[in-house]
Amino acid sequence: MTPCAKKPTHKPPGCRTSAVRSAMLKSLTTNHCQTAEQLMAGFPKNKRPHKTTIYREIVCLLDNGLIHELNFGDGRKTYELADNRHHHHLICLKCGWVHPIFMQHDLEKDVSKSAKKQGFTVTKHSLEFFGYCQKCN
Amino acid sequence: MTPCAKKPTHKPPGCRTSAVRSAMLKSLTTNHCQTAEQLMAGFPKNKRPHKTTIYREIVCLLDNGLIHELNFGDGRKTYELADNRHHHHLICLKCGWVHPIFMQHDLEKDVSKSAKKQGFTVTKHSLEFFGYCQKCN
DNA sequence: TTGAATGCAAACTGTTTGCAGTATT
DNA sequence: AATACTGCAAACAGTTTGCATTCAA
Repeated sequence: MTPCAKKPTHKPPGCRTSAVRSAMLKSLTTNHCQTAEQLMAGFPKNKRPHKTTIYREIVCLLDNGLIHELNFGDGRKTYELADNRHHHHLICLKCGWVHPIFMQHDLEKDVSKSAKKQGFTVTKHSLEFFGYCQKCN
Repeated sequence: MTPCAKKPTHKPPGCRTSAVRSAMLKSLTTNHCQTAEQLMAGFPKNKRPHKTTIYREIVCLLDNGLIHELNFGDGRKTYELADNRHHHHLICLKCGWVHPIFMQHDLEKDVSKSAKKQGFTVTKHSLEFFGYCQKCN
């Protein structure tokens, strides 16, 4: 990982090869979207890091732009790898399964125009679909 | 308000004319979307109810289907009057201003079809637009 | 008079901060 | 050796629960 551009004597925060950090990123590669709790549970019991570390790593990864924070309406924050491909999600209301979906649309363009008339500038949007996954159906 | 169908000796929870309840509903009529904190702040200081009461009323109003819970990605839960007209929101990232918008689209229909192929049943969706309002622009 | 509504204290969950010890560069 | 990383304890914010009191019907 090379999120930092500067080159001081020592690597700045967020740039070392730390076991927890690598494991979290790897975990997010496997499971697209995870909460802090899920990220923690991803570690084997005997080498599970402290929750403080998990939270701190999340902040660090967010700061370095490696992950994004999402929120699916029930209040729990979830995290996914930063990915420049714009996408949305299918979210299971029962088990919390999350799946990215890609679709073409001009939603933002349409709304931006009318919003602008009210003096509102649209900078981004979120579009999430809720329902029940294959297992929970 | 008549959310209850039964007719016991006494009115069941959520059906009495309580000062706090009425005031909260009235407040939501004026300000479309509010958090628990905002609902509390809506009361004049000298007759502000206890936070416990606010939270309990929110649960009660949700149970009786009088309000809906929303979540705008920053973790804070907001509430709006239940309204059967499907709509979305413009949300100011700076001051938290929220404004409902109505638009025609077939988003759900399109996605439902492809999701169904993966065994996922879409039951609802959320679509929110973020940016900066007139004041914060 | 009954039971819903309210206030207060305390518990609880998720998250953050301070500080000291450990590990990477 | 310098300092990022980690763990632990404690603080913190938002929310919920238990219990006693007040109020609407």
